[in-house]
Amino acid sequence: MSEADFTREKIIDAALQRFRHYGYPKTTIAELATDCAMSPGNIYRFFKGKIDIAVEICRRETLASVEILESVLECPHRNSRQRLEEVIFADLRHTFHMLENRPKTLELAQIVVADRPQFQIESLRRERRIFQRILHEGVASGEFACDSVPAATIAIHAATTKYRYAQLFTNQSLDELERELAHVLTLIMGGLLVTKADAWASPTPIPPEDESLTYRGIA
Amino acid sequence: MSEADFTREKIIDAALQRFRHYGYPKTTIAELATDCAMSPGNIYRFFKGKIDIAVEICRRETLASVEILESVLECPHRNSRQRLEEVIFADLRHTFHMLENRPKTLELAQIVVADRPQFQIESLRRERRIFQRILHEGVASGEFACDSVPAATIAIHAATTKYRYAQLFTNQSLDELERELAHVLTLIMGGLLVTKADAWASPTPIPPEDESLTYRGIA
DNA sequence: ATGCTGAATAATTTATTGATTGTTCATTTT
DNA sequence: AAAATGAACAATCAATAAATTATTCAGCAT
Repeated sequence: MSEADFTREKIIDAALQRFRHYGYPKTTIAELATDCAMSPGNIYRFFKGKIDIAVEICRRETLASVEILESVLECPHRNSRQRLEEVIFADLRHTFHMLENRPKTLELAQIVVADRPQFQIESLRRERRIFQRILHEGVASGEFACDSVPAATIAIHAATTKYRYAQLFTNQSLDELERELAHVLTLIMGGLLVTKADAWASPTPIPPEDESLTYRGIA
Repeated sequence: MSEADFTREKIIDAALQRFRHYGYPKTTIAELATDCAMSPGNIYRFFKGKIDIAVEICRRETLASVEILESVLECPHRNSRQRLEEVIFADLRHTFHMLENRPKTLELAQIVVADRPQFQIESLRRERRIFQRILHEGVASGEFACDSVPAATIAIHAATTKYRYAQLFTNQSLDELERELAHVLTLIMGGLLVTKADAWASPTPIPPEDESLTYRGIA
């Protein structure tokens, strides 16, 4: 890592701490500069503006989220249905805990999205790509059947909208949301599985939360 | 209608006009009083406070919305599936047009919900009741199959969350949203219909917008 | 009594000012 | 030359004052 890269990291790290504790608006460039033992002006050799620091932090956050979901994929599973369901459950839990334990992260994301609408679009696209991969596998293995994998991906993603940042829509508990999501997934699976009987035969298990993977120390 | 009721209506009517044109915050009780040729104080004999006028207007708005959806039910339809799909499409279109043509209505609803969270819960419940009625019919006629009608109702309602006040989530066009919703409904129907083949056999028709029913003069 | 008024008051909103902050860039340091 | 500075400037925010508004209620009219 070059000297410049190292300095950049130092700035990001300082911003991360401050944004978390005090929030984006209450953090000043002068403070970040002090934290990094440099002048305010020098920050601008590494970032075009204050908002760009936030963008970079959020970008990393979403990449980390995608990685968490991908790590769920790597676990041994019986079939594509399970993969899909567990990824969606993981998504619900991850965003739920995020909002519960790190409200500043949401604030930051909202500030970034307000200025860079494209950011949200790309984050959602990255998430959908995971869904799409599972669907492809499921179709290839003959477990799923659908006209068009991209269309089905979009449909599943849309139908589970409520379970991303659920607290923005409702004040249901995580438990309630999980039970509800299980029903939604059962419905969806009916439209996806080759044999309809399967949808009811192997009822959606609500997988136990795997604390080793994700939220250790956050709560 | 009693004299008092008539006066109450006059106030609501004046508020309706003003809220639409200038919005809730920019409308003063004094203005409403002038519109109704009465003193500000007299308004308070009919409403406990300014917010209560807004609540009443929103309550009527949601009742009207429910009636629109119910009128869709009264049209001749081939089956329960069609009923359900057309109601959900009507919902999407109704809320979409609302946000497009009457942004102040959304503002008003948000103000009301901020003060009376219960209001939203009850509005959603009323909407779900329509879904539930269709599901009951479908199950009775042997067209639908599901463990629990209430659970399936909640699941369908949740899966179509994105299509109520869609502009709050995305800036997709109504056309795009309708195409997407069609896919979502196909998926859902797979989980609902007795014969899975049916889900693909009779593809979801995107019903033509029935302008005679709903939006005349709003656009 | 009952219905209503309108001035008084408390609460909220808006306008204003001053202070703070983001950003730039001529200058200095390395 | 490259890296960094910090004073200067414009944009934004916070605090306060001024104005407006929601709400009440003692009293007037019917």
